[in-house]
Amino acid sequence: MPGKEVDHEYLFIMNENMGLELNGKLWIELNGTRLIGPGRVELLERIRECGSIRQAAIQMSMSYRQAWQMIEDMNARLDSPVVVSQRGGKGGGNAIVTEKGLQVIAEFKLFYTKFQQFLEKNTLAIKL
Amino acid sequence: MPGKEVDHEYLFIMNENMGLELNGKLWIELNGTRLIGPGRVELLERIRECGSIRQAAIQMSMSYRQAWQMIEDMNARLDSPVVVSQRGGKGGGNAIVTEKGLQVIAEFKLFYTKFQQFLEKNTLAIKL
DNA sequence: CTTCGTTATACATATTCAGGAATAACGAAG
DNA sequence: CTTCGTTATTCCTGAATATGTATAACGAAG
Repeated sequence: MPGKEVDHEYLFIMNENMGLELNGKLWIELNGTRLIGPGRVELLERIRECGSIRQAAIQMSMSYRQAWQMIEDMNARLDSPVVVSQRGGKGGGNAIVTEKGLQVIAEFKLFYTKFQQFLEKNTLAIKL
Repeated sequence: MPGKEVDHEYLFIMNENMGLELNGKLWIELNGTRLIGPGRVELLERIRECGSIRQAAIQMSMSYRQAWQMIEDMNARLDSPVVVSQRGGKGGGNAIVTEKGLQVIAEFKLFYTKFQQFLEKNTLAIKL
């Protein structure tokens, strides 16, 4: 435990840059507008796990509407869909992530882990 | 010039990932909310050059209001101001970037150039 | 004391975005 | 043919955000 015990209390040595950190966002864009980001990748992963857009949305505390629009956007802009779905039938319907969807997940996560490493290794050198 | 001349026209070899690229944003945050990004750094640089918040805002096609709020936010949240200003006098008033402001510029640009290099070297490997 | 350009601030409006509600379509299962 | 849960779609509303307008404060210069 970091800190120095004095009179039954702890005095913590605060970092001079307390609360100050580098952060950022990363995404893949198509024709200048965002196509794939961390949120959409997580959505795809959850759909793959549970086979339902609605359940995936609930898990992420996201409205079904927004989730569906994300999927719809990716499906429409790529040359083949990332998710194929059908309504009716057992369970009321279902959604499955295609091979292309799996590629999207893998490709983005590759860059994203590198990006997170970039953020971790670049810490603020001077006090602001 | 890339391309293959055929019958007095050029057929360009298109990249399979045409229009598809990695992009992102980088910023420094304090207590979980954004403090410094590329826009604010450019604003600081222009203020340093022309000595005026208003003129810097005009150069960036930004409202004076927004520019002033950015400066105000940084001044209020850091322990010393990045810009000191006065109204009245020669030219109507002026604004100068402090030593702390110069540190902010230098520190952010250091990370930002590294980040741009990161984006450039990580190109999409597969076709989506 | 008037003019001038800027800093500083309040107020109102416009635009964008997220979310909820409601409803239709669908097909398996009973 | 009724029930069920999900996909698919539209409409409306409130929040957050960006922008525009107006105006006061200020001090040098003429």
